[in-house]
This record gives sequence, C-alpha cells and structure tokens, in this order.
Amino acid sequence: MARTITDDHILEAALHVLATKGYAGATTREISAAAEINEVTLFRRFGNKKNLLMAAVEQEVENFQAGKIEYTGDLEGDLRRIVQFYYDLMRKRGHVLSMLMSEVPRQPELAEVMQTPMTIVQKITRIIERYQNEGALEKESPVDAFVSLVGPLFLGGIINFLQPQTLQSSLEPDEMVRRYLNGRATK
Amino acid sequence: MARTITDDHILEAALHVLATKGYAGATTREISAAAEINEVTLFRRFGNKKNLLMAAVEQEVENFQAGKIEYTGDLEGDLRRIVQFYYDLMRKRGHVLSMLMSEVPRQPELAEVMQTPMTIVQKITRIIERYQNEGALEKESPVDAFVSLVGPLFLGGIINFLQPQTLQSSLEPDEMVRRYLNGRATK
DNA sequence: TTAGATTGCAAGTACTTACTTGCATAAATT
DNA sequence: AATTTATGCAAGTAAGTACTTGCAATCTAA
Repeated sequence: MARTITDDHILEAALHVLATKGYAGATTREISAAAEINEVTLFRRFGNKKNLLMAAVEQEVENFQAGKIEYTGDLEGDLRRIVQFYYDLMRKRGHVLSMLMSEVPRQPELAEVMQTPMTIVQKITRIIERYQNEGALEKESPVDAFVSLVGPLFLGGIINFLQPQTLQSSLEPDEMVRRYLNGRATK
Repeated sequence: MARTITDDHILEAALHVLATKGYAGATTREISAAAEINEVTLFRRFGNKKNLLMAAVEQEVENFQAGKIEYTGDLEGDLRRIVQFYYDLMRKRGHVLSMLMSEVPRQPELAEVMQTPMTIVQKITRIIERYQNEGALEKESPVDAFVSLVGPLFLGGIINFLQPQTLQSSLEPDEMVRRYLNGRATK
C-alpha cells in the first residue's frame, strides 16, 4: 500500500515535542504518541531518533524565509521590515527558536542546520552596513547594530514566557524602529 | 571525622555540569566525576538529583546581586550601572543564564529560584519608570524600556556562543547607553 | 589513642530509553 | 483477485539512569 501517514505529519509532531521537551526529553515514545502512530514506524521511516529530529528541524528552518528583506534605500522601511520579520518569527516559532539556541551547543549536528538562519543575519548586517556607509546610520559594528535592533524582541519573548503574569513585554515594531533611530531621551 | 569535602565544592561542579549539559543531561555520574568524588556521596549529602541541582542553582542565583543599582537622579549614570551589571553577568554567568532561561519552562521547581533575578528586573523597571515620570525618558512600558536596554546583550551573548568565528558582537556599555538615549540616526 | 562520623568501593535494583524482530492485518497497486 | 507494501502489536535487547545497601578504610575531634 502507499503511505497512509505523511512524513510531514510525523515531523510536525516531532518538532512540537522537541520544542516543548528539548532534545534529550523528546523521547520516541512521546513523539509517536503525539503523532498517534506506532513507535516502530518512526524507526522504519527515519532510522533513528537523531535523523528524525534533524529532519524535523531542517523542514522548519526552511520556512524561516526573509523574502521581503532587502536594501531599498528607504532606511526606516527596511528596518521596519527587519523588525517585523523577527517579530513574526518570535510570535509563531518563538519556542522553536529558543529551543534551538539552547540546544545547539550540546547537539553539534544542529549547528549545520543553524546556517540557514545565520545566512539571514549576514544578509541583514550587510544592509545595515550599507546604510552606515551612506551616512544614514551611525557607524558601529554591524553585528552590534543588528543585535541592538532585534535583541529586545528575544529577551521580551523569553520574559513573557517565564513570567506571564506580572512582567509583560509588548514591543511594537514601529515604535522599536523609531526609538532605535532617535533614542529615548526627551529633547 | 568532620567533612573533608565542602558542599561548595560539590555545588560548583554540579552547576558547571548543569550549565553545559542541561538538566536532563546533568547525570549524577558526571557531576561526581567533575567534583572528583564518589557518586554515592552526592546522594548521602543531597538525597536526590533534584535537591542537588536546586541547591546549586540557588547558591548561584544568590550571587546575582545588583548592589550598585538604585535611583540617584543621574539618568545616564544609572543606565550605565544597569547595563554594566548585565554586561558582567553575561560575561561571568552567561552559560548559566541561558541554561536557566531554557530549562525553567520544563523544570517547574526552577521557577521559584528565578524569583530572585526577577526581583532585580522589577527594581530596575521602577527606576526607569521614575525617570519617565520626571520627563527625562520618553514614556513607554517600563518592561519594554528594560528589555530594549539589555536585550541586545542577551542576543549578542547567544550569537557569540553559536558562531564564534564570523559574526561577533562586542557591545560596550557606554556606547549602548549613548545610543539607547540618542539613537543611531545621523543628525 | 579511641570513638564516631565521613568517604570510597563494589554490587545491585528498578526504571527508562533507543532500537530490533517476527507476525498478523489492512490498504493500495496491478 | 492477487500481490506488494505500510502499518500495528507484542515482545525483547542492551545500555544508561537515579538511587540503595553493606563493608572497609580513613580522617578528625575528643
């Protein structure tokens, strides 16, 4: 018979368990339960746990597409699109992102997979550098300029995750760009 | 005989293994090896793995002391001390911090321990709020103002950890405060 | 020096994990 | 209708885990 269970279905379940339980905590038993299939099917399809998890992460990372991000000459608009990209990413895949960032050092094979997201970072730093060279942005390390732009989103996401009650971050892309360019001191 | 092995010595080893391998990966065998003691000693002292790891984290978190941080009326100076505090924290305990942030959701008992660091955050947001009310800082959610101030340090630390070769963040507290207040647009 | 407490060592228990094997069943292809 | 192929189920293996127990060696305080 042809396959009645799609790889996508399995990988989706695997990624979900991986994001919530971490690499070590993502047991094949739990993944099979989440996908509502037999545990043996996982091994027949993917061979071993490592292959399965890597396939799940690879598929997910492919979707981190920063299509709209490029140099247009409109500094504020470009920055807004960059921030909006990471804003959406944190909303939709925040738990995957933070899982990746904490697991990569322990799971060397994940490092390869991270190259795709890192390509996006490099692309953005090049855009920032161009605006610096034009004189629209103050000169500084482009990597520093990048983490200054989107770093708040990451910490905000983590804090919201840790303390859903009292402390809540509610950053808005437009405001972020405005303050990134003009600062917070009253004039 | 009195103890020849101090609790401190054990907790130090436990924290190191915990920070590098994560909660699940921090096996009692590995901790005992790192402390160069017998595995049984761990259980005789701390009862079980959970108690041991919690004690290690608690002791570490006690040291997150933000003594110098308070309202002085000097906005730039206060911001500098806040940034410097997290700058040092990332340098010295960055791996512990990122381990904590990723493990807390999975290990509910860690949530209690996180209250100490969160107290510091609350203290800082109150200082920021006061400067906002004075009119020295633009009004915005104090939590957002906080994550905007120190968020770049966290993302920078993570990126440096993930990609030690190409992309490197080298933020400096003084510059961070300057740009936090005045922005990056050329005037 | 003696007595009590602390440690190391060897062995073992109960549990979980990744992964395998054999067989029966069900579904799609031919 | 017959054959191929994917799946479920039951059972089992080997390894690692947290944790326990008993005993002998060792060190400190008295």
